[in-house]
Amino acid sequence: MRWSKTFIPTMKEVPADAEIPSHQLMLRAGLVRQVMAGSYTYLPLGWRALRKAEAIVREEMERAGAIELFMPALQPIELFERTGRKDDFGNVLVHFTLKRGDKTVHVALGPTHEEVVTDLIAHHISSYRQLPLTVFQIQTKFRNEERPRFGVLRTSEFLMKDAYSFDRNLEDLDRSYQLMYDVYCRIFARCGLKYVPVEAESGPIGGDASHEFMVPAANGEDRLVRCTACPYAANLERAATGRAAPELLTPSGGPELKRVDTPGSTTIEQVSQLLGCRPEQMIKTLIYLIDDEPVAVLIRGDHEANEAKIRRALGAKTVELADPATIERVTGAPVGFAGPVGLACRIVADHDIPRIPEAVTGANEADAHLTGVVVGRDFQLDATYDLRMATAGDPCPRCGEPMELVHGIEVGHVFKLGTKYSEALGAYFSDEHEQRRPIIMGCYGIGVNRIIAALAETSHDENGLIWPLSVAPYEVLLIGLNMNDGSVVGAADRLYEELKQRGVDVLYDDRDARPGVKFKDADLIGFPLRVVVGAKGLRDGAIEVKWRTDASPEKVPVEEAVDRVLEMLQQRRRDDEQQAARQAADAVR
RNA sequence: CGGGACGUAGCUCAGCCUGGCUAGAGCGCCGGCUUUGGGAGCCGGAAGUCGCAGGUUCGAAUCCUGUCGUCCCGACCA
Repeated sequence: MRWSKTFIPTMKEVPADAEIPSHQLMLRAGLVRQVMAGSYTYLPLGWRALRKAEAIVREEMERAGAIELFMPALQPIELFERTGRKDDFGNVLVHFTLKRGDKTVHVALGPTHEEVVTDLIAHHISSYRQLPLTVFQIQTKFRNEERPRFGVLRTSEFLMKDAYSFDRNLEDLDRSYQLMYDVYCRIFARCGLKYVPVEAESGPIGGDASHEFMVPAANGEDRLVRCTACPYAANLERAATGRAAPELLTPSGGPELKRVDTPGSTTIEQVSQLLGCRPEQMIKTLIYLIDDEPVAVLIRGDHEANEAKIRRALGAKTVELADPATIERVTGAPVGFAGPVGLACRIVADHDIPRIPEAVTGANEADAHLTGVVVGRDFQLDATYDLRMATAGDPCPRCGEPMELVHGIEVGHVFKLGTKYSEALGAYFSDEHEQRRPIIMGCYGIGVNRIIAALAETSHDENGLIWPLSVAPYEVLLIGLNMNDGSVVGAADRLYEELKQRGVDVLYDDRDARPGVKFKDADLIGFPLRVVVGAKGLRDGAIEVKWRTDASPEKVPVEEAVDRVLEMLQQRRRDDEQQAARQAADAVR
C-alpha cells in the first residue's frame, strides 16, 4: 500500500482528552478516532492490527479443535429473562423495543452469548455421542458501561472472541478448560504480550474454576497479586495470603482500657487523626449479614475486607454489609462506632487482629472509642482467618516469599460455568445409561481490542509505538526520502513493487514530505522494520534497513535489499515463534 | 449514581476574573518561492454557530440560570 493512497491521520500534539499512553498513542498514530464516549472508529491502521490479532485468535482456536460460528448481536430479551441475567446485568444490558407491524418486540444487544448458544445447543444436542463440543465466534459485544474510560480499554461496544464448551461430565470439562487455557497462553504469547495467568473467583463450581489473563500495566483497571519467587498469581479478589494463624493468648496485664470521646469521628482516618494513632493500630468492626445472621468481622484499620474470603471461611451462602438499622440494633450505636468489646453477636477476625498489641476500636456507643484494647483480655476470639484483601509484601500462600501488587489489563478470561445455563435453558443430554443430565459448560473470552490496547500501553517508547511483527499494521515501512529526486523515486518504486511481489506486508511512504516528518511518523506508528531509500545512500548503491528498536540502521546494497528484508523478517518470525512457545510453555507449567 | 475539571479554528491553547472596537497565537491546511537524512524558512491565504438555550445589560466568548457533551476520581463492571 502506498501511504498517499490510504488514510493515516497522525497527530503531532497530544489530544487533551487522552490521558494514558495507549489512548494518546493510538490517537496520534492514526489507529482510532473517538465517536463518542466509549465508542471508537478503527481507522485503516488500527483495523489492520485488530484483524491480525483476530486472525491469530482464530487460527489457534481452530488448531485446538474449536468450531467457529456466528451468532446475532440482536437477541430476544426473553432469553435473558429465562436465565435471570436481565436483572443481573441491570443497566449494563442494552435492550429496547422494536415495532413490527402491530407487535412490539423486546430485544437486547448481546453483552455475551451464553443464552443464545445454550439455546442453540439445547435444540440440537441430545446425546452424549454428540459431546464434547467447543464452539466460538468473534463478534461485537455491547455493554452499556456506566463509565467508559481509558480510550479503547473500556468501551461500550467491543470485539470479543467468545467460546463455549459443552461436556458430559466434570472430568471432560476439566479437559476442555485446560485446552482453552493452553491455547490462550499461545495466543497471547504470539501477540507479543507479557501476560500473566491469574487465579480468579470461581463462582458456583469452586476450585481452580476460573483464570484471568492479565497484562501488567500501570494504567490497568484490575489489580493482581503475584509472588516474586514462584508462579503464584491471582486477582485481588481471589488472592490468598500465606499468613500463619497467630497464637491466641489470654493476657491479664497490659495497657489500661480507656473510653475516649470521639464526637462525629466515624472513619478510620478521622479517628486516627483525632487520637493520634496509626490506622494499623485500629480494629475495623464491620457488621455483616451472613446468611441473614449479623456477624462482626474484624479487620485491621489499614486493611480491606474481602467478602469472598469471608464467605468461604464461614461456609456461607450470602455475605452482605448490614444496613444501618441492623448495625444500630446489634451494636447499640450508630454506624461508625462498632467494636468487639462487649458485642453480643458472633465475632470473626482476620489473622492480623491478635497481633495488634494495643488496639483502638469503637465503643459501641455514639461518639466514643476505646483505646488500650487487648485481644484475649478485653474480648475473646476462638479462631482467626484470612479475611482481607492481600497487600504488597504479604507472604505467598504457596512458598511464603513476599508477593507484589500490580495493576493489570484483563485480556482474557476462562471460566467453568457448570450447569447454570444448561439447566435454565433446557440443554440436557442422555448419557450412556439413558440418564437425562444437564450439559456441563465452560466459557472462554478474549477482548480482541484489548490485545491491541494492551500492546500500545506496554510496548512503546518516547517516540511512539513498538509493534511486534505478528500484529503490526504493516510489517515493513518503506520510505522514499526525497520524492522529488528521480533516482530515489525510481529505486524506491522498484523496491516497493518487488517487495509486494515477494509477499511482503509493506507500506510505502511515497509522500512528498520532508524526511523529518517521515521518520517521526515511522517511529510514532512503530512499524517493526524500516527500509529507507535516500539520495545519500543511493550514491553508494545502498539502502538502509532498521528494526524499530535498533539504534542505527544497517546499510544494504540495493540489489540485495529485497533478499535481506525477507531474510530479516524470516529470522525475526522464527525468533518470535520460539519465544512465544517458550513463554506459553512456562505459563502452562 | 456521588465528587471534580473542562468546552473558543482540524489539533494544542490564550482571551473570561475586571463585559466594549474587525476574537487571537502556534501547529496543521491551501497557494507561491526557497529547501530536502529527524516534525524546515519566507511571503500570502482560507478556516471559528466562542457547545447549546434562556436571562441580565445600551452592549456578553466574558456575568447569571438551565442544558448537552467530554475527561478524571470514586461506586459499578455476568
